[in-house]
Amino acid sequence: MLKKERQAYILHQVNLHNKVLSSSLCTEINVSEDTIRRDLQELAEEGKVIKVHGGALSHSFNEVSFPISGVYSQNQKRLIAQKAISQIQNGMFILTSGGTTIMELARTLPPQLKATFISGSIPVILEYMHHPNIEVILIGDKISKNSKITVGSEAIAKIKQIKPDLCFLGTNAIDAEHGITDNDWEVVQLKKAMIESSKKVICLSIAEKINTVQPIRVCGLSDIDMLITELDPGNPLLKTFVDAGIHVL
Amino acid sequence: MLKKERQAYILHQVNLHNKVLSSSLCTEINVSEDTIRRDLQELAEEGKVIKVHGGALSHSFNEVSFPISGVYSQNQKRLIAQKAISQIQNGMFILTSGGTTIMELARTLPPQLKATFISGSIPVILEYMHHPNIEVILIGDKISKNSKITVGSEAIAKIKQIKPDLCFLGTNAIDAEHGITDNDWEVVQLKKAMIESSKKVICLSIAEKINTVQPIRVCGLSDIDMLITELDPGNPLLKTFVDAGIHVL
DNA sequence: CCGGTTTCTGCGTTTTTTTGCAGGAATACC
DNA sequence: GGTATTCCTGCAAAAAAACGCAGAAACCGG
Repeated sequence: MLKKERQAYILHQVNLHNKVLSSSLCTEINVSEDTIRRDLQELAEEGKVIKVHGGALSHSFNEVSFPISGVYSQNQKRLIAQKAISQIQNGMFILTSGGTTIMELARTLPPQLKATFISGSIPVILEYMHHPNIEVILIGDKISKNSKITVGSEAIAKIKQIKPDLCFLGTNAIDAEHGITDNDWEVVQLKKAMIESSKKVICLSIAEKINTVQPIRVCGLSDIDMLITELDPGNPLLKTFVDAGIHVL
Repeated sequence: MLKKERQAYILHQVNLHNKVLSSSLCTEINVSEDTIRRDLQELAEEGKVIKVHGGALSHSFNEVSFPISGVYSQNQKRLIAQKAISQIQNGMFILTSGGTTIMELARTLPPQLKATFISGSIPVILEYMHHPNIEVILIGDKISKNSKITVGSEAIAKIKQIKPDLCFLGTNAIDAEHGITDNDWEVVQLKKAMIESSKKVICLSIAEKINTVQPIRVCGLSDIDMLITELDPGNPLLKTFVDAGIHVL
């Protein structure tokens, strides 16, 4: 096999699978590992692959894992935020959890909107406070420094006292079988109370979190009224949720 | 699995869920915990994640701070804060109001101090949250955007339920004849409740505010246990307060 | 066709990287 | 204050890379 031919094959494999292992290549092409290494080195010098210990990666692979500025997947989250805002009407009482998706929602709220927002998340509350026309109700209790949210029985009791029109829930993981799950016990308690109190529960989730599971269960799909993702509602990934009777936006 | 690949996966998980546990990662990827730790360490050195005991956090969600540029009379306030800190002992429950003097106090707290701080002021709470060893209890209710503090009957009711060891009161105006006065009706209601609940009330005030009066009365001098200013306790300006039986520091 | 040169390839050795493990130290949690 | 994780350090084994070298193939000018 010619050298050029070999390198073309390697390049093809890299672009196809986003990664190659020197060990597997040398058995595939039946050459020594040194030869593969030399080929990878040449291709790396030409900038066609990224050489790493044990093989090589495609260039696109590395771009994905470099979130350059600010919030991860900000564009998707902004799209979700805009869809969510379409559900808000003037005068509503809206309960929200914490998380970066909700942050994006808070930042995106139109200035003329008049509504009352309730939350226990400090970063989210800060965003709400910047808005000219919305009332902000803060749920008080002990602050969890990790999640920057108030947690505890007082907070839960307070949530149970209110009956908001909407509840926006930022999700950590949602799955057709296991419903919404999370990894922080205290946060889960809060979310349960929020779901119970609210007339309508809207779940915000980026597509990546769909069909992922975390250790602690928040609620089943039947407790959710609406699911908002950055995807088109007709996307096959969302079919199970539509079938479960959830309004997908 | 390649090392880069693994790190990309970890980074992905961190950005997706805002946090990861070393223990769960090592079972997911099937490598030893040491490897995960080393990966997290590398990623942390590159500034891509924030390494913490037991795992790592996303960088994006973790920066909450209030712009506090150009605080008025910061040096005097720092002196006041240091005097105030001398009154704090480990394990105390401490209720504080809002205001820039209290902010300075919050910022000056020694890192090893273990105590519980209670407040309804958002900027002050943010400062408390940065401290490693103090518990933070947030008083919830409607947020006043002007004073960035929670106000209302719920907040007052909550204050009345607690019995803190100390109450640090940032003052707007204090006068030998009229006692403490303020200009925000809602804030005054809160401060009244705070004074009533607390075993010991310590009033922090820069000298400029001494012998000034605001429209709404908070309390008389007899309700105050201690007054802290940046002045020497023997200063003639403070004599009337000493005469009134207040411990001046 | 032929000798000389260059390029390519494979092999053995050395060096580096990576990974897991054991212990003691540090830290968090109760 | 005591227990249980978690962390760090050094170390050793395995994998991979780098290096030098030699044989083989290709190339080239005469």
